[in-house]
Amino acid sequence: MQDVKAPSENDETLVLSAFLPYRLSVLSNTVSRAIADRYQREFGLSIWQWRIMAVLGESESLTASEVCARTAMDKVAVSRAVAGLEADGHVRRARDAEDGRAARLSLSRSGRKVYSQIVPLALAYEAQLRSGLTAREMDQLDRLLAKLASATSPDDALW
Amino acid sequence: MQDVKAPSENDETLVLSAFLPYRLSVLSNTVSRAIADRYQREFGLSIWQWRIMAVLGESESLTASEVCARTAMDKVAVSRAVAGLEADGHVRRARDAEDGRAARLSLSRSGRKVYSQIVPLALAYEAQLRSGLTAREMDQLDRLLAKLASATSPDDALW
DNA sequence: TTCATTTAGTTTCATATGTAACTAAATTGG
DNA sequence: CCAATTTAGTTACATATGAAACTAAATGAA
Repeated sequence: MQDVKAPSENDETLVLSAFLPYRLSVLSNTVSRAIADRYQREFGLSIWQWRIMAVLGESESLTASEVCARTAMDKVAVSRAVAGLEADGHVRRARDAEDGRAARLSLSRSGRKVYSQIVPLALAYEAQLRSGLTAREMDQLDRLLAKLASATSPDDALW
Repeated sequence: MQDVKAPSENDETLVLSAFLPYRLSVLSNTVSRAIADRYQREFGLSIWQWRIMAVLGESESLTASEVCARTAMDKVAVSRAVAGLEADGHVRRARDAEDGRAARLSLSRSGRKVYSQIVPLALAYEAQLRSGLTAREMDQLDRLLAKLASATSPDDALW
């Protein structure tokens, strides 16, 4: 009978390497870093700029607020990233006819071109990331992430 | 027969909200933010400081390099966070007898006290995060995260 | 109307972070 | 033993980020 140390924590101790928030953070940062480096190098885009292009690629046009809502970015980050995208000619800004404060943002021709180049890369990276998983595991992953997300979202003040 | 839109992307299109790197990033940031706010408010600790305390709590003492290896932080971040912890009296620094460049870091009495207060909070938060999951799902999650991590780690230059 | 409040988005400022340069000690080759 | 190189950790600088203040337009109440 051996006195084997448990591989993950029980209620008494905390092992950082097994701690879910830590593992999520390290994983997410590694992934984001890999993507950021490549998009920066090949397209001169930050992660934030790419996120915005991604949602603009899904719609005809969006206001900055709509971009905020769809990218989980705050309005300052959106403002800055859009300024860069506009300067690079990837995004056009048009005054909104109905609301003089808002701007309608859309991909320019050049933006669409970059977008169409990045999408396959992004999907390939995602595929590589999931490549060790069976179809079943991919479904599980999607479900589990959704559950975790819902465990954080509304009211994280209770603990 | 309906023409239902698929909930996640196929090989042609990219839907940001279903894109794994995006979902990981949003989830991880939400979690980290919640933790960071609380530890800052209640203990005056940054996430990085807390991470260091967490690994120091697991050992008698560590050098800064060892802390780097165990926290996935770079040496500059460790240096800065340790400076703060030392200033607050939570961490002691002792010259390493064998290597005059290295410092042996350990939790002070005050550091141990803070540590013992945080650990239950951290575990409670993790429990809340996992609360929607069955025991089986928790195991799956651990396995899936490990697989994803291994899909990123060594050679993310190939895609 | 007209004044007060809200909303969209930008700018400012203070802080955080990453990269590169640096200091000091240890190691290695001769 | 001594110079050259590597390693541990810190400092400096440039950039990124977040919070709060701000501008301008829209809404709402009187």
